[in-house]
Amino acid sequence: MVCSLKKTKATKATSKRKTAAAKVPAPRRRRLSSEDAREAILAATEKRLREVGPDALRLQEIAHDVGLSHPTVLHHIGNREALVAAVVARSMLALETDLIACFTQASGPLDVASTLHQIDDAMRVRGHARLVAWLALTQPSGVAKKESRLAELSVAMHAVRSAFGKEAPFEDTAFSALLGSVAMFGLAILGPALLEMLNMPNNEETLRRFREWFAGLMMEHAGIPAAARK
Amino acid sequence: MVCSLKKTKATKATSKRKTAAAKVPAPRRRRLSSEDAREAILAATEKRLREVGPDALRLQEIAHDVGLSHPTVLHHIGNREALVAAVVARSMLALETDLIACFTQASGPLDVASTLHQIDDAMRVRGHARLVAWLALTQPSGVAKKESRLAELSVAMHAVRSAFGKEAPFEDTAFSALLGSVAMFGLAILGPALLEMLNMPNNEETLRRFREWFAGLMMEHAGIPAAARK
DNA sequence: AGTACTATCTACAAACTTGTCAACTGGGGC
DNA sequence: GCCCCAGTTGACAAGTTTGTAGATAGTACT
Repeated sequence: MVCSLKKTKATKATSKRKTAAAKVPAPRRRRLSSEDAREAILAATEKRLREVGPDALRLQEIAHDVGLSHPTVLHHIGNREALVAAVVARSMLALETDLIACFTQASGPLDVASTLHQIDDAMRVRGHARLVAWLALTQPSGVAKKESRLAELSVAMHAVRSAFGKEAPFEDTAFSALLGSVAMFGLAILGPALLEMLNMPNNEETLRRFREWFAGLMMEHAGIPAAARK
Repeated sequence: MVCSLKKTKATKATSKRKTAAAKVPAPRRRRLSSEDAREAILAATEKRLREVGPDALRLQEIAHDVGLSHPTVLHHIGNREALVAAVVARSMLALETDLIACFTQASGPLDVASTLHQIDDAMRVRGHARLVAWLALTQPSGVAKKESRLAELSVAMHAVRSAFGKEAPFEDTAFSALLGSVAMFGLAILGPALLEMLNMPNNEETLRRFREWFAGLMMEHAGIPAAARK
């Protein structure tokens, strides 16, 4: 902007006048600790990353969100690339933590509907799915995590269904886990739009009923009797 | 190619020499019809749109793909915004055409597995899912199409299952259509990464078996006897 | 051949973005 | 109260990208 130059000159003139005419409390520059500043910058970047994606991230806008100038952001983070990398790592960690919480907060391994509700809240409402989508689109190799808990989750699922339901090959359980994953992800990204296209009421109630229907479908396929479901 | 600059300079030198010494045939500038140029530009843009998304589209790169200079692109399209809008409209049309073809090319309404294979080819292999994902992320309101054929598809599905399977409320069929949509979309975007995370072989064979498993799950739930399936 | 039309190009302009730098300043330590 | 470290900032630099303008050159038509 052209006005930045004028503003600069005006500010300088003001500070000179202040010294002379004793007026205008100094610009009062806020000073954060290095950790606080870094944390605030990462948080603001994470929010924008979910909204506009990595390509449209602008240092000036992030700095404005935090209440700093963009050179300060660079001072704390290094460069743009490092900022994106740090935020992506941070977000993926938050995603994994939240997803693990989804499974521990249900009333039990048979409470599939409740687990799906939790997952939906994390993925769609809190925006984790958008982050995953941005990542999958911009850096396809950066999504697959070797140390993922998904594998052990499928093993646990198989143990539960072996105890309560019919016997089935492990691949059947793994495919169920895969279906649940892609469905909840797709639902978070396209759910509302697809409800519109299906001429169904586009509201939380419909989404909730779908999740319960989906949970029932999975339990039915696993052969877990309705009496055992929570 | 990087040589565009050098090529330019060389061309100029040649033309100067030509004026001074001999009338060597000029650089021979290719000249497309307005429609051909526009078509080539839109096609190249569509390809890049699927790969890098709307934010990372660069007029210079598109022009290079077509073999033109970027001002020529602007001459034919107007401005960047109009280019993106035109390509998005064009791509959505192609998406709808391809998806309709998926249902007509199966051997019948009960050939769910074959239909899923076709959808997977369109969404994942040919990249339609990436386009939808880019659109959902960058312009959330631009995905829902009122005149979508998805609604009538769900009606047709319900008619088929009523004829061959158990009786069920229409919402059950609509939810099945929704599940199929979000699952195939999610599979196209996250499928390979999720296979890695599940410690499953990340190849076409596994994906094909998953689609057949999924088709079986849907048929089973619809109560269509295995004997009637194709 | 000559002419009109326009697709195409080179060169340039304007705006935006990232990154650097020297100077300013707030706050803790003496 | 004074000093020093480090957080902060305005100004600037370099690169990129979109868009404009004038010139050039194919192509169709007479």
